[in-house]
Amino acid sequence: MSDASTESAASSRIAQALRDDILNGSIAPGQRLRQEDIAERLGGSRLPVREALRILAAEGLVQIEPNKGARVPLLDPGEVETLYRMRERLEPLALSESMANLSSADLAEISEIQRRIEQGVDVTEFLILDREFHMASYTGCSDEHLMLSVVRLWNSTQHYRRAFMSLAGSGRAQIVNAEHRLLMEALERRDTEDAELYLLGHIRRTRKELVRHPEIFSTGS
Amino acid sequence: MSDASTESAASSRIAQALRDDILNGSIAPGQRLRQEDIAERLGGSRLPVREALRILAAEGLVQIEPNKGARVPLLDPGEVETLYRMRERLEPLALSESMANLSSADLAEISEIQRRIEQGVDVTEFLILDREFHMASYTGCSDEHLMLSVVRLWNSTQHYRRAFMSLAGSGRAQIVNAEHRLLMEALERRDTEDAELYLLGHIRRTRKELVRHPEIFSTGS
DNA sequence: GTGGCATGAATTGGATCCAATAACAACCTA
DNA sequence: TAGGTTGTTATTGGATCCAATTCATGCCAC
Repeated sequence: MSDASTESAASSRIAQALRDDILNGSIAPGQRLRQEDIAERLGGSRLPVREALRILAAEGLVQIEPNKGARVPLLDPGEVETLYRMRERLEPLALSESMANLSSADLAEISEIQRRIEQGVDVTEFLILDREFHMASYTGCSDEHLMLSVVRLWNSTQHYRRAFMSLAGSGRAQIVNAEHRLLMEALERRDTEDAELYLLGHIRRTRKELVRHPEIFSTGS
Repeated sequence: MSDASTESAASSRIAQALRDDILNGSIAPGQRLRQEDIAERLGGSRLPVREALRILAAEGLVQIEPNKGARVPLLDPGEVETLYRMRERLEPLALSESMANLSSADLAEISEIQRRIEQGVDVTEFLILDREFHMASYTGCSDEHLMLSVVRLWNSTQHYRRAFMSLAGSGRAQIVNAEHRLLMEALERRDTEDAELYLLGHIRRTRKELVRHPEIFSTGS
């Protein structure tokens, strides 16, 4: 997670704090981010806050409008669907680039994460572990550009994934576990082709479920 | 080009000037960008320069290191190859999203651009027109995230495309023209499947040619 | 002569102050 | 009473100044 954008101190620290707040839902889509408030809340002046907002804008976590400030993007169903279609194309590539470099320790790590998911977890925990599961499978992909794009896609869709999980509950847990297990098994067989296919199916099915629940996109505020 | 990152004035203006300089090769990969120099050269203080550098960093045109400043990324062959693999996956998606919204006027525009390419142009002109050709084919894609990613990929690889064209000369022009014509014909037939396939082949062939010329990546300075 | 260390200059990061733009509200007019 | 207009306030954008970090140069010791 600590990529090249690890700034010296204030900018990076503020960006990280805001990133956490946005990803865990403390700051909802559509909500405005006033520079002075953030500066006061997290310490420092408005300048590093501005830099932090730029960093987050680059990650797709906020959008900056000329003289109107920054706000967390509020996406419509079509945008989220396209983001998922992008995931369907890019993540199998990341997985294929990762495959050759995955050590048995990495595979064990992935397996351990999946074990914890199957132990039964609440929504918040599932979101964290599911993300860890997939990111762990991309550990072997050393390309920064590709991984940055993948992280961007996860960041931009995080809120809608949580909204979906919150209403769908754990009913879909069995399907996800089955897909994860198929993916893991392909990874252990070192079968890139199968792994890509399972991953594609996993993301595509999620996309189709998401677009069937437009109520996720109604502004909760 | 005037996307949501159209800042009020100084930041946007400086970013645009730097973007042009980087894309047309005036600023080479590896070259360092000192804030004070830019501020002095383009007018304004160092602050909007810092913002501009953040904007460009988001587009992949510069990379910012903590206390060392900004520089134009110097990519190795492996990175460029991965960027092209990303293009192979994302641009057919952009094309498919665009297809349904392409008007006959758009098709005429594309055809006109290709006509100018075939009239015979120098390397600089070809790079501009080739980019216009592909971007015109994505006109119907209204998704900002997807198009931003596509533009990022083009930006990041622009220098190496120019380096390749400069040494390969116009010998490959016939192949490119044939590929472009096949793509255009598929677009006119409204055949998304064929169009995606031709585009994939076009990008993939270019990637393979690029990686066969490692001399492109030797630091020219 | 070479390696390490310290001191200097150069450059980036941050804070405060001022200007410009936009949102908001109250008021006036039709 | 409704709509437009104008004035005020709040928030963002930009400039200047100061601190911290880094890089380079030169010196000294071995």
